[in-house]
Amino acid sequence: MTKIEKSKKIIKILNEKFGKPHCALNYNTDFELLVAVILSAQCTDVRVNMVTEKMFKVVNTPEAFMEMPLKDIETHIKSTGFFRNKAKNIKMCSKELVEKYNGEVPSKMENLVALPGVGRKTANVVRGEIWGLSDGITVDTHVKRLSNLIGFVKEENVEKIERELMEIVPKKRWIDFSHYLILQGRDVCIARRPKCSACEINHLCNYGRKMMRKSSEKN
DNA sequence: CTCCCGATAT
DNA sequence: ATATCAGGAG
Repeated sequence: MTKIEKSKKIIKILNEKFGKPHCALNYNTDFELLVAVILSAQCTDVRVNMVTEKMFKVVNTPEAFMEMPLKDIETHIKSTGFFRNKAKNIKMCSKELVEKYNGEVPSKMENLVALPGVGRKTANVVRGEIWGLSDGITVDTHVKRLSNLIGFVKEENVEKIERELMEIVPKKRWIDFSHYLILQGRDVCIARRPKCSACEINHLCNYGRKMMRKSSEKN
């Protein structure tokens, strides 16, 4: 079976399991989503939602964030980790949005990744979630891990992984594909201990097949 | 490549 | 104690 066929089968199975996926980060505006995704670096979505729920009641516009003392932003977001970098990035990012984009979140990839604290992963999430756009595939820690375990790639560099996946996954499914691997990664294929025996796609996964053979040999 | 970094599960 | 969490910048 080719990797392309395999990706289609996996998408079909996970589509039946998860349905039409949506972003797990809570937000009410484009700008709130951008801030939430910046905060989600090396942090669970659950934690980000706890922080943003309180913070967005106080500040939720680029105009407000650019005027807010750095210390106050830090206090709000401290529990998400990397809080000094993130606070600085959110403040500078807000300033650029106001000065260059009339306070709006730009939709062009090149404009998004030029913003402080915004890389390809964040840009892909925002573009896919808000406008349904996909120049690329969101490669976060889960997509990276599962793509290697399944056997789509043998690679640690996220930009190389993204380019290779773009050759394997049908373009119309790029957005859903990332959501599905992320959901499966949180729920079943957990980094610490993947639950291969409970995995719906273990027969399509190199690591899963290996684990299932091992467990059947013991019986 | 290193640094940033708190909360949680194991 | 240690690995991990929707990464990005220098």
